[in-house]
Amino acid sequence: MAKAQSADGTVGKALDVLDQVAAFGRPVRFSELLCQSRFPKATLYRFLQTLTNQGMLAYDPDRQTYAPGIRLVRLAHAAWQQSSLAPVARPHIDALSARVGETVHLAQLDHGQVLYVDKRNAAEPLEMFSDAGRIGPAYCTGVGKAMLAFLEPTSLTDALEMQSFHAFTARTHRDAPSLKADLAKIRERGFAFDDEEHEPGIICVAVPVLARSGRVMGALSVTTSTERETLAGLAGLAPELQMAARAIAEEVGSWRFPEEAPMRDKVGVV
Amino acid sequence: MAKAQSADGTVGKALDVLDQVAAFGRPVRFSELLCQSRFPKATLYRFLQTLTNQGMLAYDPDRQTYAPGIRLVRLAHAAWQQSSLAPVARPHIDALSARVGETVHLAQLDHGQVLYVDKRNAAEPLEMFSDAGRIGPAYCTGVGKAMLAFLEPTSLTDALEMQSFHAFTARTHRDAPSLKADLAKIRERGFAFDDEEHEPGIICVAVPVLARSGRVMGALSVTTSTERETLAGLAGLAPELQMAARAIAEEVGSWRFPEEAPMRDKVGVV
DNA sequence: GGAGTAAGTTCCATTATTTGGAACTCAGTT
DNA sequence: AACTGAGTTCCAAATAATGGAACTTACTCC
Repeated sequence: MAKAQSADGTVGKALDVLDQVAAFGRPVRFSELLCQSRFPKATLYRFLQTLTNQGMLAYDPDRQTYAPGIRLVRLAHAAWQQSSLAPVARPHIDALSARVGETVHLAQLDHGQVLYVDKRNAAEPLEMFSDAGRIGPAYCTGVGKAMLAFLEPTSLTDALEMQSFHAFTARTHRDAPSLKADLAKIRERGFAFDDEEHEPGIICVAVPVLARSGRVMGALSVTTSTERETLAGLAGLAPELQMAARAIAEEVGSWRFPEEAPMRDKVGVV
Repeated sequence: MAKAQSADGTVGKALDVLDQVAAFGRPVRFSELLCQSRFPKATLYRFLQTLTNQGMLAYDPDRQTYAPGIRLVRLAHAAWQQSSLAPVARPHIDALSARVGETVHLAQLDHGQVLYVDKRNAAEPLEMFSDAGRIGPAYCTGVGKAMLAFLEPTSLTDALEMQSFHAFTARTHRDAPSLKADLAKIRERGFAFDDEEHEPGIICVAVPVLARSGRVMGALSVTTSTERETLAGLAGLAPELQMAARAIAEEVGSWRFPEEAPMRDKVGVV
């Protein structure tokens, strides 16, 4: 179970291929995948066939390219809805964003990376999939550090191993010790800053959303720019963020799905 | 290749299980899945393990339930971005929605059902995964009928077999012949209406987005209520919708991804 | 225009994986 | 303390995945 990836049988291998296609960020040809792939031609070919058949990939016959398929969008809808966090958090995020007049993010930790699951911008209308599902680094974002700071030691060790410590700006943490020192401070004060560590001019304050058990469920942040605010100013928003996080955690904890929904989700189907 | 589903090997079976979990619409227990499943206990168990391991499912140890996993959200992000249609269409949808002051939908056809991939509401802020990824019936929605009307005969036959003809309202088509007559009219006039066929009081006008080859890529619609508009009024918007659809198709046709993006999509990763 | 090359596809005996009945564990009952 | 049912593990038999090599297009370059 060492390195997580590609352990489980055929299904795991197929999903690796799916990831590989998704990682390209553009429709990709068979041969491009092949030369990157640990599978021989015939095997890779069969996986692509299967995944395409299943709608997990879409094949463009004109351009002979593969891209992630539409079935994923349908499945992600279900994932988003059923994740106890995102739907419950939404009204709180709306309220928070309206009150502070800045962009609010909700993120979760996935494979040591930050995955944004919702976003609200007070001014501009917001985007759909172009934003939810976006991933970012954990070691240099407010939400990322807020979550890392409250992991139990084992998970933290795992997560730290997955950080790349790319120096986005002059203030980005360059190694684990530097990050760990920051995490200790975050744990103490209860909230995290992003002091232009990911993008110059962009600062943010973030708090973890913690289950009653202490488990990290996600993180909330308010983002702004150095032109509009200072870190000290953002710190003033921390109590409000913490209240929202607690309210969300509370609601998630006591939340139950309407029992026995008899599969009438797929509306007009077979 | 007869019934599409569950044909291909182990991977297909695993994805069936994934679908089954997603279809529940709420976190679900092992035993609930088991009694619905065509797989024996041990087999189903192993699939759930594998999928959970892979992040395609999330297991809640407290409640002992499975739900679609967060990895799907990440993958769907890639799917949405790379689908040539949705990202290209977005500015057109924005413009259209602003001009007509009503809700605009963009949908694609998936397994005979309508899958909404984007939405813009002139007034309210829009929703994220809670909306994109939603599915609906094809035989009684504007976008659905607009797409069905322009399928080639074989695909249409396939798609018609997948319609359930549930009578949502008094005006819903109850069978294939009735729907086919409507489709013929739609093909002739070039756009479709939804005349309270899905929900009472809700009407819409829709046009297909057709590739140069004639292939159906998706559909665009403007939705409103009988209180605000009439079908005749909506018909007046058809030319505008058609222009937008043509513009989108044009752009998709000539669209190329920035070549050779060297995998630096996954930002701070291993 | 015909030989050469590279990409994509199919074949099939070998090999490794999946399969599922049955036995086991562990809580919560009676 | 015995019972029940959900969840988990085991292992020999059955099945599906594997990948080297041969084949088919579709271009390209003499």
